[in-house]
Amino acid sequence: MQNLSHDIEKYILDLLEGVEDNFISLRRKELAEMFECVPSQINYVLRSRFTPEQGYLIESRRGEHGYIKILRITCEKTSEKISHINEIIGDEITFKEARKLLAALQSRRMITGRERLLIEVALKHITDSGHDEDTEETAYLLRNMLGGLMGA
Amino acid sequence: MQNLSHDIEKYILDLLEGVEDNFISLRRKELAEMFECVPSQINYVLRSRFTPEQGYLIESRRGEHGYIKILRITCEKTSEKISHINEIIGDEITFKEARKLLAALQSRRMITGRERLLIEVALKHITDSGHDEDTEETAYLLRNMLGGLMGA
DNA sequence: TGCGGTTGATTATCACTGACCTATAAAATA
DNA sequence: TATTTTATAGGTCAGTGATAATCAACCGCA
Repeated sequence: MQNLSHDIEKYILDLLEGVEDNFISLRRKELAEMFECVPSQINYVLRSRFTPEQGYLIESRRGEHGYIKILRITCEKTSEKISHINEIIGDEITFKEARKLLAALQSRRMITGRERLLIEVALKHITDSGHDEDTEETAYLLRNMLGGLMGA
Repeated sequence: MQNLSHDIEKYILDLLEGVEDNFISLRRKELAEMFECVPSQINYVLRSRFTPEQGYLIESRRGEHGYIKILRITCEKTSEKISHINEIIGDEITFKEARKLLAALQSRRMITGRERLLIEVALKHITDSGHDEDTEETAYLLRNMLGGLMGA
């Protein structure tokens, strides 16, 4: 027995394992009742463990028939790929180096041309907004974006 | 079984699927009778699910021979897509609004789940890095990213 | 002793309803 | 024919109940 948040995370992960479409719908209230906790605890778990950076998207509706939908973007376990990429990126990376990496990833079919474009636009935004190139922030964002894609 | 609004939405969507011209005409009263609800329920569904932001335009006429016409916007040319999206985004957009737009774009098959995730991570990066939410910068980056995609 | 975890009061949003409002066309009337 | 009346359609808005989100305060362990 770890803790409540961990158990809820595990439960959601198990649910996601068992479906085809890479998404599940659930009721916040019901889940809270199941774990005998306040509903806001569910939000905490989602906020801390099912972020876009971790490869998940959350959709929800309030009111009658409200729900929370959790989408997993990638399913394959590729922790090796991730750590490999993170190793390459490191704590700092220039825009130029980043572009090289992205080109390599595309040629290996790990990302599409469109995805590469999106990442480059985002990285360029950072580079353009600061006076000097912020290689740390670039590395941070790149890790987050690629990590989300590969499924941390 | 979801809920009434969802069923009505589904029905309208099905109707739209089955026509050539990307629009349908219907009677509010008849539809309300079909679903055994008050007529204003139809307005609610249209207002909440068939907005321009979601790619639809509504025309209507009151009085005898009244009708409601639902038009699905399809942007053939890339320049149309881009200007349409730019119009929706405008000069400022909140992270929340952006997420809604991205969900709508994905449901219209204009972006993939992975692409949506990448954009959300990038937008989240902006939101997180400032003290206050910078709706102008969010709009700027979002226009750049989506504009790039539509052109690709 | 700082940070993740936990809690519950408050706030925001969604689905739905119904009373009242506005617009239109056809029929009635002058 | 021109005007008024009537029937019939859709529009608006605020209220209610059911959810979910947020936020700030507290807890507890390494």
